[in-house]
Amino acid sequence: MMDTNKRESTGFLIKQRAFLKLYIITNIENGRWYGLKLLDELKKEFKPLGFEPQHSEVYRALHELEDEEEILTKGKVKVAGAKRKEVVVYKIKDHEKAQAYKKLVKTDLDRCVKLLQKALKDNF
Amino acid sequence: MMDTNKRESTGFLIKQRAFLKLYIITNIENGRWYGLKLLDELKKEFKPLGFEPQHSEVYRALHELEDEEEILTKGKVKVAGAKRKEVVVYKIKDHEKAQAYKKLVKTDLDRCVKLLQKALKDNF
DNA sequence: GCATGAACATCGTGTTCATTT
DNA sequence: AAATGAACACGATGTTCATGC
Repeated sequence: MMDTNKRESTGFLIKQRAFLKLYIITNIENGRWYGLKLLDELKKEFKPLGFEPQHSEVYRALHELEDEEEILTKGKVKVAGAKRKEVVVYKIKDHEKAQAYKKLVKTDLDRCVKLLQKALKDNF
Repeated sequence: MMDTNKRESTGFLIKQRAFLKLYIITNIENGRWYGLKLLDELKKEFKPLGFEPQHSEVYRALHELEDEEEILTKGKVKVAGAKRKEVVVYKIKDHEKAQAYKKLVKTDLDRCVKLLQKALKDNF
């Protein structure tokens, strides 16, 4: 009976996946990147804050940005710098959708900051 | 062979459980509360920010604060206001541990705020 | 119905394995 | 080894069920 079993979110904090997608879009807006290069960059950025994402999560984010959000397209490119002959690079396919997605995430980030700051105010 | 299979955390954002424990401790410091009453209070507080915790999560937090953190003790109390004859109320058992736990959570909340604000700065 | 608790189900994501270069 | 991807496994938490007032 088309039982659309969608599990409800209680709306706590933003998911890592969305957080990474945001960074990935911004990074790709500024140039060509491929999976592991993005991961390196992200790890370097977040390590001082105790967050170290995994490679699989970056790949999942990339795949979804391509197949579900339809924001990115991929292509293979021969890269001299990389050890591998071919590398999967992404570029923005739909700038409108990219901006729309980023806007959504921004709204949620703002909400999350409020939630955390409220906790700091209420308990300390 | 005592294979301590601890799954690594990548250190993204704070877990709902810890977030709720913090609020529960503070609420109990300020008076007597029982599970569903706490839930009501928390839901009311967070609903404007789109977060609505579930009853089971509050109970799990209470149980862990009693059995694992050993911060709370429980007792049953007959309450006139409630429909039920007896209700499970908690009070602080170890104020030292309570403060220590809150301090830990505060550190993590501060870190999380930084992570989110960094994302806002880096992507917008 | 209110209150508590546990059992069950599932999403998000960490870990491991496979494949290619 | 670097890179990509998928399979597998498990923790966190949402949902449902059981029990007693």
